[in-house]
Amino acid sequence: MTFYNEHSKVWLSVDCIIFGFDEGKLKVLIGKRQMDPGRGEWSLYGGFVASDESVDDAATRTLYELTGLRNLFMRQVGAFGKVDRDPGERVVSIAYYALINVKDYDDELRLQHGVKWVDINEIPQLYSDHNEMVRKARKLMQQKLAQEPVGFRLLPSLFTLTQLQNLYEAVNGAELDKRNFRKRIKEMDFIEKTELVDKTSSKRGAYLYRFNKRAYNEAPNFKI
Amino acid sequence: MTFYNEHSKVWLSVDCIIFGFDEGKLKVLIGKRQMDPGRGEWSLYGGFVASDESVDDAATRTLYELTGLRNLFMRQVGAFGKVDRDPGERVVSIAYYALINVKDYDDELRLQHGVKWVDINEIPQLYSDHNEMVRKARKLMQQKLAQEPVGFRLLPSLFTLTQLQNLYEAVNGAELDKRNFRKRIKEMDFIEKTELVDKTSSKRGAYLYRFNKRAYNEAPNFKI
DNA sequence: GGCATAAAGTGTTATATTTACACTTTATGC
DNA sequence: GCATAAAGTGTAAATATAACACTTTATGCC
Repeated sequence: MTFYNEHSKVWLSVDCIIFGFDEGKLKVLIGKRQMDPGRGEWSLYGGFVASDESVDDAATRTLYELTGLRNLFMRQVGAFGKVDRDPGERVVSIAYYALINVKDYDDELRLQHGVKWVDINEIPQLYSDHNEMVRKARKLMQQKLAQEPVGFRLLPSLFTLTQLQNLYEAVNGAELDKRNFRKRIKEMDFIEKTELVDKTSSKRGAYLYRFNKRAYNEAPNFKI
Repeated sequence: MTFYNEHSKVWLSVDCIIFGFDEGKLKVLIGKRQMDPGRGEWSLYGGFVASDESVDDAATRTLYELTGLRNLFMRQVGAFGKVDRDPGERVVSIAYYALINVKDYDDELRLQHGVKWVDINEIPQLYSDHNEMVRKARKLMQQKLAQEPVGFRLLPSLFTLTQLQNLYEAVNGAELDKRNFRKRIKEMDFIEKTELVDKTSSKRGAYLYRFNKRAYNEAPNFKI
């Protein structure tokens, strides 16, 4: 078709900012590039968009390749399209962020891909514009976590209130008042107390809670 | 380079959601497509990304082509990448929204391009996924206007408080209390009252205000 | 056995913010 | 001079947010 052929085509890739929460810290998966250009540089994990898949599907596939996990919470960060952002060719990249429970990620698979969890506040210089992608992803993720109860995606399905509070503190980079925090949680009926107790982090033990998605859909009164 | 050539390339376009405020309504510029595929369908204005320009630059250029205006407030909405979104070829589009003062747009140029202002609440079915782009752009624009004083970009440089209130009412789709609104404005020192009076919409006349960007940068305490 | 430890759990008060609400002023046209 | 229509103005109630400290409990250790 002549109309299209007046213009030039580009390669399209996806890059994933994968957030996890571990040891009270918000973390991101990065690895060293195993190919040129940029071999050996720290980088996000990514891949190319194929001709028979949507950009969203390419991101979902890439996430699955890396983590072996499906149905992750994933959102687009945006397109990164500077002419020289890729040192080799013209490649425009669409960044996505995802939230995963660190414990769900098989360590062997992680090592196979040569990626590791790095504290969001200690990210080294990354390949190309990946630091910019991380910054934007972090901002969007913070906004999202303040608006919708997706923080649970970063925790095991059963969690203590202290864990939940630590998560929000790590994400927002600010401490929260324990009593005010728990008051809020009590108002949200979709955060259900179980009879189960976690004793790994205290002698006394702490009740485990779970997020009830159905209850949330009926009364989505979320506010942290 | 072999590495890249294992993958396929795509055409990349930009599409613009251009917001204006007129007659108390929030509006968007749309036109009928003058080329195939989709000739005659209502559509956003767009263009292809060239090999020597960034995606952002392509959007800026496209906006300029259409409006003749530079230095518009513009933000990326995101990438739209379904496989069949373009009926002709594989084209991935990056959407951008922009805010313009309707009065700044030369009517002759507008007619040359065959575009018109349509109430955001009365947008017809658009070509491809353009309705989805408009929805997402609107949401992002609402969020942005609630966080930063960019609403002024939709107004003349001198405006009355009634105009400003009407703008925020149109954007949020909700009425505001006049006294509470004006109380807020008074707290924001970067919204400056002038001695000029507008008498086009009342016999009594209303004082004209202006946005002082410098003052805002010194004390950015914006909150609507 | 009891005591030191360390995290879990629990309410109240002060402060700040938000919302609700109605009349007066003013220039113009008739 | 009076009817009109938009501009302009303050206070009080209600709600939301922020600040704050002690008790409970299971364990490990002496």
